[in-house]
Amino acid sequence: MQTELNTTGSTEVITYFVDVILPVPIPKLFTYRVPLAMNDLIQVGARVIVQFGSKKVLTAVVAHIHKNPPTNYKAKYLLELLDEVPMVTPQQIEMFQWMAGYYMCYIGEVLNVALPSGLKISSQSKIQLNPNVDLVHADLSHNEQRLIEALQEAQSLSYTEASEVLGVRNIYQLIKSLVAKEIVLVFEEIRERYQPKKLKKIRLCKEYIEKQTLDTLSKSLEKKPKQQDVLLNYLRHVPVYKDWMLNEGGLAKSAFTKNETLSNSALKTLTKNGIFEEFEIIVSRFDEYIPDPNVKIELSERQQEVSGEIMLNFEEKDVVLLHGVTGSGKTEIYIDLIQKVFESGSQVLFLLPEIALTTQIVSRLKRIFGNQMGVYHSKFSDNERVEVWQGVVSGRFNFVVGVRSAVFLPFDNLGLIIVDEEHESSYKQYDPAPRYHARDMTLVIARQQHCKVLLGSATPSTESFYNAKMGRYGLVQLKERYGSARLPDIQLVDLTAERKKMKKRSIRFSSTLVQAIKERLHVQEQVILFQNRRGYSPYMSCRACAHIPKCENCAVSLTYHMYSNELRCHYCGHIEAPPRKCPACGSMEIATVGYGTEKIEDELKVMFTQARVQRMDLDTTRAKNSYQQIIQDFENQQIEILVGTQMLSKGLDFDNVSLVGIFDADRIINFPDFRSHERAFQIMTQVSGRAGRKDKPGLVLIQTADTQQDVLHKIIAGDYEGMYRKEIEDRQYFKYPPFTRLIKLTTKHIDKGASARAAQMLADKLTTKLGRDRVLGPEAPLVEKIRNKYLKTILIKLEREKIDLKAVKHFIQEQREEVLLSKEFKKLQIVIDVDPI
DNA sequence: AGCACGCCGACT
DNA sequence: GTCGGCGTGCTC
Repeated sequence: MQTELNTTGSTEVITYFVDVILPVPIPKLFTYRVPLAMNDLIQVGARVIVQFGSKKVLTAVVAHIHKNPPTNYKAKYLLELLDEVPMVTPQQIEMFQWMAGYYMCYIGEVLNVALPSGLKISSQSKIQLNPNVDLVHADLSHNEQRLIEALQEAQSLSYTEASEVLGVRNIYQLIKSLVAKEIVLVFEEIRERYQPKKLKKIRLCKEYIEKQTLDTLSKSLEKKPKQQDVLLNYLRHVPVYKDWMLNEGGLAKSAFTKNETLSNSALKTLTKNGIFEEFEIIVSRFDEYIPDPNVKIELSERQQEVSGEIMLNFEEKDVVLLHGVTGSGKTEIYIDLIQKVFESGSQVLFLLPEIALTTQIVSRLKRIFGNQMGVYHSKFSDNERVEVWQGVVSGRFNFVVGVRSAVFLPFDNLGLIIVDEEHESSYKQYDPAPRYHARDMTLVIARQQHCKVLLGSATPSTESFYNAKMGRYGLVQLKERYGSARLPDIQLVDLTAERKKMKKRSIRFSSTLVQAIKERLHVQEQVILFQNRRGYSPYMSCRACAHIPKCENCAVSLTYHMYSNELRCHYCGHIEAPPRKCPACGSMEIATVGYGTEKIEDELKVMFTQARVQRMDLDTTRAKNSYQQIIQDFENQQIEILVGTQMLSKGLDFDNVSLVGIFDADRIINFPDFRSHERAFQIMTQVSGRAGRKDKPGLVLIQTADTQQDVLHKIIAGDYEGMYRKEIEDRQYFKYPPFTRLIKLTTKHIDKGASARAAQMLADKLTTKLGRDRVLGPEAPLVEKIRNKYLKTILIKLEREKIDLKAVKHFIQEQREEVLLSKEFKKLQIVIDVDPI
């Protein structure tokens, strides 16, 4: 914003106001007054610090700058301007607004999720004891006494901490009274979260950098061998003799402290005597990485063709769906396209699902793009995320590989967005709001920035494939595997038949599977076993009375985890010890029922004592590098059998895997949800794709109790389009996406009846205007109670045509507000999920 | 979401 | 009377 000139040419003092987005769930912007000193510096997208309410201090983002003073209140001043170069682009602000509207949430919630927390500063009210106060003569209540004791222990406490310590809900009165007595002081603690990484360095003080003075210095140290050592070592690394300018950059201090032959105390003395000086520089958290010029991407003829086809499609369509079977070499095509766009000077965003990102593909891209590429991922620390964000602003990173949340990065010149595994449900955020779908957001961003989007998948979502079929997206297909690799041979193993033959009630390891594993181990090939359920067994059950231990907060059975000997709730994280006798009838016979990855692993170890078995699921990959480690061990063939959940299916290429076993296909297929067949096809096809790379044909064994299942035969035949046709028929008949849009409303309340009544009331209100056909429910979800709250869901189905979506959303929001305001439902929550998965 | 204010019942 | 609980309304 420039200082404006009036007609006479003299500068006029203009007062500006800004509307800012605050990271709070309030449906509006707030207007602040710009201090004159900031007039020339304030810009849309800059972060500012403002006081909000009587004491809170928050980071906000400038959305508009104008000259209209508010009419019915007095605007507060901005306290501080954090960015001279805005951290948020004007286009992003537009995008935030769009998102809040589409996903029916507040813009503050969008901001909250968009910015890495390191870019948000906020204050917290804290209390501490007044040091100049005489406690002995104070007249104190019991709770006041307790709070003071707590403060003597802890120095300072936040309000919430204080209320937790005392177990008192309403802490404000108590604090207020103590403040009045001047025993306690309230202060605001501001947390600046982002810390640049600093490197301690040393260099010679200026007086010594000339050859002459350096010689004198060297001589004077002759009697002090340790110090001379340090000096000589420094000069070896930094040849000041040759070029005194080199001294400026100095040498990392750690070079001395790590080297055991050099004396640290000698360096200290030299520093004390003013010969060396210490200084700090801010360094990047990301290693310098020079691209390896020897890494060339060689496209096969077919891949080149496909790459060309995609480019051709982009001439007419903004979005292209690349449907390429697993192992068809989509990655090379991506890299080729990225290089082309990258060289043209535009930015590129490459999205991958969460779990795929930590692996092979990133290191491969690194070898090609080096440190021009940023990586944005949830396992990175917040500081690292801030640096990627800043890197995008500064132009350091014109290419970012990232997960879902990377769609929030401040790009302003995107040329291409690639969404790999576009069908992946992890692109949809569930909690907290905004409940956005990153793949869908890329389409919005593309429209804004006039860039192209490439969606890639071996098993596209029905929605995307439909869009391609209807001509909205370009469609490019790649049906052969890369090189000599062949599609795996997929076979069904009939569990029902085997059960009858073996006269057993249930079977997990069919003899066919066991035999196949044996054979592979014998020829030193590797095996992957897929069980989409972690833990040891999904529940425990009393043999005498059939009692099942349930979570005390949620309406689900507790999963038994053997390695930690715990019963765990997978919904709220509650943990308890497994009972030794039945809490209902006292029987000592409590059995684990059903299989999770842990139990599979366990049984494998018993069956194949020679084999090295490793499990890969959420529980074994929590640490930052554990995932990487397991993959590496498997690649290096230090593991023969890898058992795991869905995690196994993404973005991994192994050369020596010749057998994949799939447990519990029936559970995946029969999951009560309209997407279950599509999902079953996707998961099993993806997992099957792990078998038989390079020139080894792979075998996939799917164990099922129902060998007649249509989906299974589509999987065997690799008939994606067959699956799609059946699916799209069903979707049309039952009015599901892509023929309709869905909005899911969930009521949550500690009281079961209240939740149900609120849901009913909401459904009734919605039905009045939307009609019976468009409002489904209320219904109890699969898990009726989570974290002590009872849930009911309502599903709204809106046809795609002739519906004013904005108006309908507005109406829904209104009805929601009305229900929330009614006296009956005090602590009710109503969660809105647009395009639920 | 916080946080303040104000009303009301339950105790010293 | 006042302490603590809770409902209501505002935040530029």
